[in-house]
Amino acid sequence: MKELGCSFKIATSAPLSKTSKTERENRFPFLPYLYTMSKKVRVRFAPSPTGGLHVGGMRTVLFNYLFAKQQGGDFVLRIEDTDQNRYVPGAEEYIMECLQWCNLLPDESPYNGGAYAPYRQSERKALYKQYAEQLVQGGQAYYAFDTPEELEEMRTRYRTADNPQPQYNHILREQMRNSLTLGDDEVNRLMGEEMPYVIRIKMPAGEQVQLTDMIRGEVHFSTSEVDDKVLLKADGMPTYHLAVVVDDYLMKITHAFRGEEWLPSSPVHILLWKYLGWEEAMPQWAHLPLILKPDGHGKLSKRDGDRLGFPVFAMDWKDPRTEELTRGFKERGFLPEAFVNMLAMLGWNDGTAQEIFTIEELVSRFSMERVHKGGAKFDYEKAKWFNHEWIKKLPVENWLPAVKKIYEEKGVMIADDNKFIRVLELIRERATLLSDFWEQGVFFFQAPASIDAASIQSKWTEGKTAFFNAFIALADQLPDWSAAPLEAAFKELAASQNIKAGEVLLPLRIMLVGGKFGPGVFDIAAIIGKEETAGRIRHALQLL
RNA sequence: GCCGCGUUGGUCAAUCGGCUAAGACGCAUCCCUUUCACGGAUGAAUGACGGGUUCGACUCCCGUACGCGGUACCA
Repeated sequence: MKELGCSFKIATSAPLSKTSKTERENRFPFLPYLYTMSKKVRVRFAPSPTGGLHVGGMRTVLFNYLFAKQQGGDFVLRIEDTDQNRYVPGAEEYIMECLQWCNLLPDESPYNGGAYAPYRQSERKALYKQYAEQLVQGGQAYYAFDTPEELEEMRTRYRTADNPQPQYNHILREQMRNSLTLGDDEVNRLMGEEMPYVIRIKMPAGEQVQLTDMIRGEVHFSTSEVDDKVLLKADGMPTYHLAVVVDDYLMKITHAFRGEEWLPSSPVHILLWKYLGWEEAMPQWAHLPLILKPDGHGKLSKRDGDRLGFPVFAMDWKDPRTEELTRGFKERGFLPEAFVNMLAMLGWNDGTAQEIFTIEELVSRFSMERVHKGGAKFDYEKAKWFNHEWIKKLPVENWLPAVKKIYEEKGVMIADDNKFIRVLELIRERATLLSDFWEQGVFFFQAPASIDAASIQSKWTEGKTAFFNAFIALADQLPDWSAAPLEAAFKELAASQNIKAGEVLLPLRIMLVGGKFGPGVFDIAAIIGKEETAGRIRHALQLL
């Protein structure tokens, strides 16, 4: 217990923002040591299963994972499904699939279990009430019987220009129907009648709550500004506020990372840790900056992706109610390595110019202290650049299956893996997304559906027709069907016929590929083979 | 409205009080390449504003402006 208190003192005593960076970096190398001396690091990702997992959520996963692995700790996945109205079937499995795709798997989860199971809050329902009751007994919470209509009535009644959103707070609770205003007899009567009620936290007036955030340093709140949040709902389920605190405590979470949108309600959580008598065990907080829309302002949302034409979810998400399909990074042709790398750079860097990081590098270099305070606008162009870099970096074998799948889904079966690898190696630097391998590579496996004849027709001559016929004949005699001798033969023939190579090179490309793109023509000819090359030339000659 | 958090090129960003302000994406021009890419070179483009503190401020402090978040029996 002693070293535990000690570690917290060191970690929280001096506000990070008030210390110099030198001081900070001198201090932090010791933290891993302290963590292991005091207790095992345990972090959690705690999503609500309400739909697709967007970039912001995935980044929270990543930062949790990196921190846990770096500190030799545990990464827990906890499903926060306390709102039955918002529960979406399939969303939970989908979250797991996203983590699996990125290879950021939790050590404990509803799927692989763990010492602190269950990991689904709906399955822990019975746990929470006792803590809420404990607070009522201690005078830090109270029963409230106000119906939704009464709450609405209160909000309209007290709404003014200066106070557009009246809160159920230390002032207004005096006007409401709760165990603070009603008296014991009335409360007992209502309880006896099974009148629905909630338990609200009794926020003190005029106290200061201080929070040490690993990213932001000291943050202060006045309790007068915070309303009496509902802790336990009328259906017996806890709200987020109660559930996070109870579960983080029960699951021995040491570091709680979440989006910045939670900062304003953190005083509620801190007070809860204190009121429940668990202050010593309170995790260290880090509120991650938001990921913003590329244009305009505000949090990045699914809608922005639809509007601007880029994915926002990690993987394809099909809403079971509307049947609406939202495309994900995976299906758009992203490599998980690139996606993870891109995510890491959204709000963090290691202080050097390095931008391409493997997961191992991220695990060793990551530090919460270097996470930015300000939000970052999402840039899809940059995201694609990361993917391009990873396509160039990773061995072909690594992503070959994914590309093969694209081909086979489009009806082109790959019989010869060696040929496929040769092709992929040849065109990889032309691909930004895995899906680009289709346009850049189909012509190796089937003749182009249409050829850009317009580009060569105007300058076409009888002499060129003769040249290509001669080339077919000549090529047929070639002992070595590979790029270099082919090129030599082609150029020699052109010279002998007084044709500039440049005048027939583009036509050859268009005959073989269909358009003005792709790798070297002779490399293409070498791969598709003698018969196919001759066939495509003859076919094109007929069209001309 | 109130509370909280932010603010370096179009975007992501480095900067530990010495700045002639890195690097990347994107953009432009050029080289390489008889295609398209890759690669290479070059260029345009940045400290919100006002006060302090200091020999010196992008950096520290205070205001202002702007942006974002929160203000639910949603998370």
